[in-house]
Amino acid sequence: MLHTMNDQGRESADVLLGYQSQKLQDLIEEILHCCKERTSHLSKKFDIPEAELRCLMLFGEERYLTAKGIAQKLDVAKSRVTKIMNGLIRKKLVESIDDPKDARIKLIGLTSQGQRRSKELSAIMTDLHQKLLLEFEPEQRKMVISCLEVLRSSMEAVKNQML
Amino acid sequence: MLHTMNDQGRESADVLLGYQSQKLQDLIEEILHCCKERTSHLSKKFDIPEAELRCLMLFGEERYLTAKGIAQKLDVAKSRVTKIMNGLIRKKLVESIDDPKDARIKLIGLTSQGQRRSKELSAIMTDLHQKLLLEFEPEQRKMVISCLEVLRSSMEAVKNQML
DNA sequence: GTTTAATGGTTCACGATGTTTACTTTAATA
DNA sequence: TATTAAAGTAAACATCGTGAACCATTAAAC
Repeated sequence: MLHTMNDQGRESADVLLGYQSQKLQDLIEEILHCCKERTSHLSKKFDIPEAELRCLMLFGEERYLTAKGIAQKLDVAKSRVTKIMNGLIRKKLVESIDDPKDARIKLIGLTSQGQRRSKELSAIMTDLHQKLLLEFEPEQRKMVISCLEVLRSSMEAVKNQML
Repeated sequence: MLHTMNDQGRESADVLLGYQSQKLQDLIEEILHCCKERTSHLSKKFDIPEAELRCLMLFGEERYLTAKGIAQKLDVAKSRVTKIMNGLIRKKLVESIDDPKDARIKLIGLTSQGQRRSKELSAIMTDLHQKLLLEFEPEQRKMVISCLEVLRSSMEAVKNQML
């Protein structure tokens, strides 16, 4: 025999790792695809572009946001935010007032119609994720979440390690 | 006391579910964001648009693909594929020949340069996912994968249930 | 066997997402 | 006060994507 037990063990571990990483890659891709479909479905259902929907959901707690703050939360350039806001203002879902303390700043807030939309949207989202959780047994739910937590941290770690 | 024990139990279970579903939503969003960053990083590194990279990675096993097949795999309209192919052909990463059996069909294959790129890319991807797995203990890896498997099926289930 | 689908691709017009650069206005600071 | 920094906007550009009209070619129906 050419291989010692150790070599064989290491080799089969490598094969396993390769198999698992392929599986992981496929799974992540499928999950990504599913999320994309969900987003585009909601966008059509509400007849509002995805970026504007994403923006609507930022007003969870805070009454007012600034363009800069929105840009940071959405992780886009601030010029992009201007255009998104134009869309939302045209649809009367959002309105902007001048900051009384600083004339450079515009405070952006939901209109009452915007609030309705926003609540509607977040209700759908939490409902959706609850249904997702209910597909698991109660004991499994904690596990799923901790799994994803580790996965997320690992992804961050690997990302930083990549640069 | 207003509530019986059962009511209290049910209520606290609901609270837990609400908390968990919020957590799940956040986690998925963060993971999504991480993946998006990764994709855009690779696109810049290779100096190839994301859609073209995605296309390059389709040539895993098969020697030739058709525009229609690519459209299905990428889940885009076929007119989109034409444009992606134009980009890849201009970069000499791909070339198309006429199907000898059916003059309507163009067979699309990687050039040798395209093969290099494609292999390079998939090497990076598997390396990345292996690193991801290595962040877990060996016993945990199976668990992560099965977790994601259930998650994916659940997402499909919930999606279908939504329409 | 000619007419009639259906199929595979391309093109064009459009809209959405996003970046970069340059430019205003206003605020802070040296 | 003159300069610099910050917030927002506007214009030019690139990418991603769809839908409809269109051309060839092949397959099906009569």
